[in-house]
Amino acid sequence: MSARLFIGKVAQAVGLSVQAVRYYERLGLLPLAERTAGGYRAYRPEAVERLRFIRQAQAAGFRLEEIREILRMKFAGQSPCECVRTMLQRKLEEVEEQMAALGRFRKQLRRTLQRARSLPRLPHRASAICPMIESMPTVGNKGGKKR
Amino acid sequence: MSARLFIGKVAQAVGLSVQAVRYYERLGLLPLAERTAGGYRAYRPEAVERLRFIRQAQAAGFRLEEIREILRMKFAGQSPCECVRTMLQRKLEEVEEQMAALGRFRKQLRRTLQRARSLPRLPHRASAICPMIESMPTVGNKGGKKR
DNA sequence: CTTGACTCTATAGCCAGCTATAGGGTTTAA
DNA sequence: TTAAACCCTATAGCTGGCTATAGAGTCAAG
Repeated sequence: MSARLFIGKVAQAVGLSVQAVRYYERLGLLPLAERTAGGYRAYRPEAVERLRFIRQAQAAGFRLEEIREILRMKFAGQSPCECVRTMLQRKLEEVEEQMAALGRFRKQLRRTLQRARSLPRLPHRASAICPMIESMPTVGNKGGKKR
Repeated sequence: MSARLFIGKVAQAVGLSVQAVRYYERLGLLPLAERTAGGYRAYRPEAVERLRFIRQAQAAGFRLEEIREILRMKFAGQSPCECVRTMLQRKLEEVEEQMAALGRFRKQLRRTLQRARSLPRLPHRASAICPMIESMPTVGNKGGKKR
């Protein structure tokens, strides 16, 4: 008994694509499922729980790699909670930073748009390509990547 | 006369890598440079201005494809300003949206962390993997991607 | 003329989280 | 026993903005 589910059912139950489920398995987020004689993955219902957890954690802003770590801890018999708390805290800080950066960027866009009204309309043969953009201060690479 | 610059100098002058400059050329952001007999790109000093403009526009939140459009307009003899204004406006709206989404996410993280203090410390053999995460409402995919 | 710094093209790889495709095999109800 | 619906692996592609590598050629100073 203990009905086994094929991957399609499992995926459907959590709202993922079949490929996504296989992808998670490849990344080590799911334990290797048993297989039928024909090679089909045969999941126990708990797999659905696990996938739901993954979705939750993603929604909480964790990347798949982080989620794998959390799951590994659990699997190793540790309670991941303390660690998760720390991670959530860090995540919160990141969000704060992002918001601050976005806020700065917004301010700049607003000012540029403001100024646009008082700028020369179309100085067609002016040397500038677009004074609106050219008058913006260069912010240090908004994407936050290294350079 | 009218000193020509090789790509290394140009790149250095704007703080880009040589490959990035070539990449921009491939994308159509830079006009094809003249070449020496040996095949080296020989840039006029204006190229530096152009690259600086690209950097500015990037800092303003434009993607390279959008910048190419702006430059194409200029090249076609139109003043891109009106269009740029519209684009900046839209960019501003996008930023507002992103900020709102981040704000919602932050609120959730805070509440989760709050609740964490009143949650069972380490119910080691509990069925849950991590109640902290599991108690979070599933937000509709913060990344904003389709699914 | 040598040497070292520079440049060329073409191609592959990175990040993250998948999706899409090709070319097959399995399951299960009718 | 067929046929639809499902599954398998492996590989390539997507997004955007690059970086890295290989293997070869060029430039300019001494």
